[in-house]
Amino acid sequence: MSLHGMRNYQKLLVIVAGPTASGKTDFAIELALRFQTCILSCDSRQFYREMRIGTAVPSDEQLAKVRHYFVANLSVTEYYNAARYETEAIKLLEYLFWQRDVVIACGGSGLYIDALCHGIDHLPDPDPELRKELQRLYQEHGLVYLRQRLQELDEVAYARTDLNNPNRMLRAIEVSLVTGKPYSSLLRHEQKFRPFGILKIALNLPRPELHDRISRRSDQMIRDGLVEEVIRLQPFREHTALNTVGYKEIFAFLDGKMSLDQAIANIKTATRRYARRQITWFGKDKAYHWLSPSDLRPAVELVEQALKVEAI
RNA sequence: GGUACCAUAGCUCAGCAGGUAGAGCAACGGACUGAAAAUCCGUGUGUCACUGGUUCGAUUCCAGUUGGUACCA
Repeated sequence: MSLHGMRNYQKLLVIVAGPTASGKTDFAIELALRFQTCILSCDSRQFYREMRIGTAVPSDEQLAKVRHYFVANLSVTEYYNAARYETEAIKLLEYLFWQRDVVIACGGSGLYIDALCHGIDHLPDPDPELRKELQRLYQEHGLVYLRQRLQELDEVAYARTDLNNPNRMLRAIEVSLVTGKPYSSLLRHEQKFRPFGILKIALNLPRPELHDRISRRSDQMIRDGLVEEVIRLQPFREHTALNTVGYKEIFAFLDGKMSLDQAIANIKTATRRYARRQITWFGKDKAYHWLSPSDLRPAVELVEQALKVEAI
């Protein structure tokens, strides 16, 4: 069996990943209780304390059972990214592993999990003014502008980047302008050293079952007051955090662009597609052990086995 | 019960004056190092309701059957 990144550290980080609505929250809590440890969230939307219903944050009852980190720790007005997460999470883990041998990391944000497991290159944060200005120029002149600009600043990135993807090009342009060096020359893509072993578990279900769970969970969110939550967030809708499945669609409803039923149907569709992208992302990483959310026993065994290897 | 219209992809529908079919959405596959629940790329998945008839050849024309819709009773 493959224990990615595993050496003789006697400390183990257990990743519980998988598509949205696959049952990660309950599964991670059971696992944490079994090993008397805590949970570190890797969910880029559950960070925001004002977004609880639409992001399926663990309930108060669940939060009382197991200590969670990186849940409701930010406001939607705050800027955040995967690099900051890496820095903060690694620092926190240092402290957590001082007291225990196992920590569970649970969430569906692949980029954040990667940042946690092997790091992300250290580059400057975007300058909001510059980003706004580039955004404006893009709106005015379209993709052609971004392509031209990127080609001038970084030919290597120009050759490698998807020239239909404005976000990618914007990012490369931004960094090149801020640093005065081509973006591509700053990327090292190195696997950073981690002083702990990593066991990767991903949950999934047969597609029709996953879709059914997505549908029922979306309906439940509406019953729990998603619309009211989104109304409260209206003043912040321009913030990146609100560019999220479940929120975008309710904004469209509140704007009178569609019926509530239509908005709910759109939420379900967008969630299904999100789940598919997650499955693609995690599927690329061959270190994952794929389990069903009912496979707690096999998961416990995997962890125990990994700990034995660690202890050698 | 009678008359008319309809039946094509998961859904809404186009099309073929006879040469086994295509759009949108959904779905599926993929990319992705600071917006990542974001952003972007790719792929038609089909007993053309059923049974006969005409024809070299029927999803297309004809008849019947079944199901649906509308109107008349």
